[in-house]
Amino acid sequence: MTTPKPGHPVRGSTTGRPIMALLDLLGRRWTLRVIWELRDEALTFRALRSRCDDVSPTMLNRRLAELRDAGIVAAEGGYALTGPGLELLQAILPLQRWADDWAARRDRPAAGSGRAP
Amino acid sequence: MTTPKPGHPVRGSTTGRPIMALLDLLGRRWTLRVIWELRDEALTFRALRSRCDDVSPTMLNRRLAELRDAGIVAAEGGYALTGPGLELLQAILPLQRWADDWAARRDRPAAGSGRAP
DNA sequence: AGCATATGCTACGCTTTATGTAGCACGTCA
DNA sequence: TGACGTGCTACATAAAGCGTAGCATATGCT
Repeated sequence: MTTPKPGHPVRGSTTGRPIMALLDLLGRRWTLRVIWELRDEALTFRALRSRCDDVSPTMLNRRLAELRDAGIVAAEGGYALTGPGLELLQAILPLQRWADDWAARRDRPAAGSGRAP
Repeated sequence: MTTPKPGHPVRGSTTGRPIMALLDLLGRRWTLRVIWELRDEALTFRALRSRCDDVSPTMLNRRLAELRDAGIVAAEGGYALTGPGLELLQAILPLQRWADDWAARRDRPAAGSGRAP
């Protein structure tokens, strides 16, 4: 499969709008996870694989190729986020907070954040 | 397929950590896109479908079920983001800016943000 | 009433994507 | 030499996604 690129049609959008290319890229399995696992250190292929619950090397390699292609990840003595990759990470980090709130909300529901009936 | 939930094992992680459930949920095709398309107005099923480049109704319905299940989307006279859904959107909105920078970077590469050769 | 149109949604057959296991070629260090 | 770790690929199987068709209900019009 091809790596989504801004300025080109992608799966689900022919406009070439950059955001569509990005949503296509991030909406692939393991992509978000890989970025997440690289959040605070470079990892070798196998270390990364084990952090990602032993994803098949086929997939990991494909995702890494896409992420390198997009300039999000670099492979210089292990895999690490690039400058732009770190910027992208900034948008992903708050998800942890949201997820924790999500879990709390499920434990004691209907507590303010839900919609009124 | 089942909707990922915090506190339960999900695809690619058995720990039940909320962030893993969220990354599983968002890493499915069309999920990010649906949230994105609902960013500033409620849409009917068919309107949403047409915004998503005529995604198959099978998929849209499945994703909507997952998003409703997760409390991100509500279906009251069309589909719309809930309170938590809007909070989640806040993490996704900056992606547009990132994507635009991405596109600009590709137009004139090696301009500071790339890695040095 | 009769008819057109719009809605949300499901069935079903086919294609694309992901998974799991095995293993290769290379490098390092004893 | 041989035991290990590395990044990566092949290939068969399973899962997810896709496209088209169409149903049941609701609303509005004449």
